[in-house]
This record gives sequence, C-alpha cells and structure tokens, in this order.
Amino acid sequence: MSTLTEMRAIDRASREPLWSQVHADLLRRLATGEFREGFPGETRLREEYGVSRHTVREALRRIRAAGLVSSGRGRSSEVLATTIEQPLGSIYSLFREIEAKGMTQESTVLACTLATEPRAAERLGLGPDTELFALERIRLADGEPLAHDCVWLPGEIGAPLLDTDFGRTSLYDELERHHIPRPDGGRERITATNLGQAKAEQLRVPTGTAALVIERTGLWRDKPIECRRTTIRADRYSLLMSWNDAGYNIESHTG
Amino acid sequence: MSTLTEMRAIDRASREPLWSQVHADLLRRLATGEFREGFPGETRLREEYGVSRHTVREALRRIRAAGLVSSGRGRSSEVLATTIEQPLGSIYSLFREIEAKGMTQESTVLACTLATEPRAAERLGLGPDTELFALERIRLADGEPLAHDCVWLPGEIGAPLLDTDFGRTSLYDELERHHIPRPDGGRERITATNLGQAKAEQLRVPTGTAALVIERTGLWRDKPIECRRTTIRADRYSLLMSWNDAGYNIESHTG
DNA sequence: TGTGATCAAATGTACGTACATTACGAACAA
DNA sequence: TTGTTCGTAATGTACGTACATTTGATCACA
Repeated sequence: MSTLTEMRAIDRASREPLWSQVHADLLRRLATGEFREGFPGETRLREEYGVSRHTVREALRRIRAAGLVSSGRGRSSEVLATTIEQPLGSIYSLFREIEAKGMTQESTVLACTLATEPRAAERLGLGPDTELFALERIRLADGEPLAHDCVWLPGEIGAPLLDTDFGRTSLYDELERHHIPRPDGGRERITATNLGQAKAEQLRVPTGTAALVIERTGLWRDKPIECRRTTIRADRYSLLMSWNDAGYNIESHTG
Repeated sequence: MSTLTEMRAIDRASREPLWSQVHADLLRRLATGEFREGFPGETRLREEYGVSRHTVREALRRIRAAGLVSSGRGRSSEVLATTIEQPLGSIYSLFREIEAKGMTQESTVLACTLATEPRAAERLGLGPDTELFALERIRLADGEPLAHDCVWLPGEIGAPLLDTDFGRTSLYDELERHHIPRPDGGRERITATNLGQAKAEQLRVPTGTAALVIERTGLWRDKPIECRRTTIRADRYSLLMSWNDAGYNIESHTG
C-alpha cells in the first residue's frame, strides 16, 4: 500500500498535462467515494502523485470550481459532492425530478418507426427527405398523463432501437446500451399552446387547455443528434429556475 | 506616460490581494474600451503593474473565465466582450432583446399604488398585511401588447416611486435613480395559462388563448426585494435557452 | 469547568525559474 | 503568385521557494 500511495498512475511522457491526469484521477476517486472520510490536502496529494503543489492546485482549481470540494484558509478541505451533475435541459430535469420523488414513470407508445419529417430533419441539419427514427409517446407519472413527447433521431442512430419496447425504458438508457452518446448540450424553446382535441384527449384535459411546449435540439460535440417536441400539462407541472452571479440553473418542476 | 505604464495603481500595503487589484483594474480598463485595439499580453501586464507573471495570470484567469478575453498558445489575446453580462432572469432577457432589436418599449400603467396583497407579501417574506408598492402595467413592443406585468416591492422601497410616470421608464432605471439595488439573483416559475377575459382584452387576443406566465422573486443578497407576475403573449414571444457542460443560459426570445 | 493562549496544519498569496507548444507573420524559394 | 520554412512571440506547463493568514485543536491556567 505504501508504494501505491507514494506514486499514483501519472504518465510524464504522455501528451496530457500532468494537472489533467491528476484532475481525472481525483474525479474518479471522488466518484468511488474514496474521500468520504475527508479530502486529502494539497501537501498530501503532492506526495501521492509526485508532482509539485502548483500542479496539484491546477487540478484542484477545477475540482473546487465544479463545487465538488470546498477549501479555505486554515481548515481542511471538505467533500461537497462526488460527481458532477451535468445539465441535461429542462425536460430531463423534469423526468429526473419525477424519479427523485419516487413516482412511477411509464409511457404509452403511439409510434416507433422510420419516417420522413421535413421540419425535424431541418433542425437536425439533414435533407428534408432523410429517413428519421421517430418515437411518439404519452408519458405518465404515477399513471396520470403528464406530457406528449415526440423525438426524432437521425435514421442511422435510431434504427437499432426500432424493436425496443419504450413502455418503461428511457430513450437515453437505450442509447447508452448501444454505445450512442447522449447530448452534451443543446437548445430549448419554451412556449405555450392551446391543446388541440387529439392531444387534449390523450392528456385527459379539456380541449383548448393551455400547455407548455418545449422544443429541444440536442447536440453532441456541436452536432445535432436529437430533435424533440414535448407538450406538458401546465396544470400539473411548471418549470422552476434560479439565477445568480454565477449563471442560471434549473431547480425543479412541481405541480 | 512612461511612468504611468511602468507603475499602475497597485497598493502593496493593502489587505486586498495583488491579483484582485489587477483584476479590478483590468475590468475597469476593459469597460472603458481601452483595449479595443488589442489586449496586452501577460509579459506586458507584468511590466505595467510591477507584479509577477503568476499574479497577472491569477487575475487573467478570472477575466478569461468570465468570457471577456480569449487566450491561447501562440496567439495574442483577444477581447471578446468589455463588460460582464450578469444574469437578470428570463423577463429582463426578453426586455433587453426587444431593446436590442430597436423596437419601442412603452407601458400602459393600470395601477401604481400602495396596497396589501397577502400572496405577494408572503413571497417577499413579509406579514400578510404589510403595505406593498404595486405597479401594474400592459407592456407594449412597437405599439402592440406584449405582456401584462405586475410588480410588488416592499413599501419602504417602492414609496419614493409613487409619483413616477412608468409609461416610458423602466422600473430598474428608477430604482437606480433612487440608489436602490437591483436583484442579484432570484427564482422564476414558468408555466402556461388560459387568458381570462380581462387580460385577453388588454393583450388583444381571444379569451382563452394560451399565454406564458413567469412568476419571479428577485433577491438581493439572498433577501427578497421584488415579486413579479408577468403574463406574456405566447403567440409573439417564446423563451429560448441553451445549455452545455458549463451550465444553462438564456439566449433570446423571438416571435 | 471554562477560558484564553499557543501551536500546528492547511490554504492563500507572491515571488522566482525554465522549457514546451502553438500560432502567426516574415522571409524565402518555387 | 503560391507554398514552404523558420523565427518570434505568446501562452501553457511545471518546477522551485517563502511567507501570510486563517482555522481548529490542544493545553495550561484560573
């Protein structure tokens, strides 16, 4: 054990900067919960990795900026969180919130096919006649209709998913099973609409009821890979966000 | 001039760290547009302020993180923006967008009084019978109704504003004239509603039309100082936001 | 038992050095 | 004119040192 603590896996011949290797290793160790009993100090880490304090601080700077560890003069560092919660957009904040509340999440699948849809194709940066994977669902929370959700993916990405039963599985879980990356960024347009007769019946509210509409384009490395239109019952759910000097954040959705 | 460039106003006896003084001075100089013809390099700044490169980099780290200056190996630094655009919430993003498009902004003032409003008082952390300053307006963009906007402020803050004509002046401009701070953070709940007859007529749309509702609580130093409810015509304006690894951002609103 | 002084530990600040890597323009050759 | 080479300048990486400041724990003393 002593040899392990004296020298951790740092490759000085690598192209990757030392601080980046330390940074990645600290993130990994944080995620495993290794630091539950306290976070090591800069001196300790310097000895462990065999690098200068400057390099350790360069790695810690990002750990601290991400809000994972709190440090300050005189006191020893403290672990605030073990993983970075990356933004997924308002839609997935909603689904995550529902899951966190322990409510069941199911879907009624209305369509799961390959089709052409010029407007969605344009948003994906594809030609209007390109075949797209289309998934249309009514999403239920605790058995009650919550939203009408329609997703389009480029055909080659979505084709392996045609046989999937999306009644209980999330799209992103399925994408992950096929080693397809999930969006790391994107845009959302939030607006309101009067529900037409079809969607009103599907969501079990009167025709004409106001609903939130979220049109989402998901990017991966600045390339569009997902296009989505979600119509949410506004009487049950709203979007709660906060802001401060540091920027915006999506807090939760409540009924 | 040469003595000025050799030594800028850095007080080494001060409690404030050197990097912080350099940081503040660079922000000031950026705001004045001094660096329009190019941003000085680390070596140059080191000479100007008479501090080490380490100290300069500590200051520049924040300038760069704020997105004001872009730097990279080999190339000289570049000014991207001259001031930090601090988040103001979706409402003010909308009004700023309208202003940026060169559209006229006017308001029809429906009420500007002191009154009691239990629900607003509760959101401001005050007793239900506390007198509040209430400002109710129809906001017009290029003469066309855009939103119904109702603001409540604690009475002592809003009292000096009772005689103001809010037909063309913005609330925050007036607050600034009275040296009252504007919110530096807050929360917003975004939902949808069917317009009742009164508001529908004021906004000149059919009764029952779906509209976006933004309920906003503005904080200053974590204390609520503003409470607002804005009802926006969804047919003309929507909320556009983006997200990536770094977090969320409100991009703009469009018709 | 409580309280104040003291000490050790941790991070913050600030200086120094050296070399690596990259981008851009200038000089030059084709 | 075009393409290549090369040098310069800028930032990035990485090391070293020293001292300041703050916090929390320990310990002696009242």
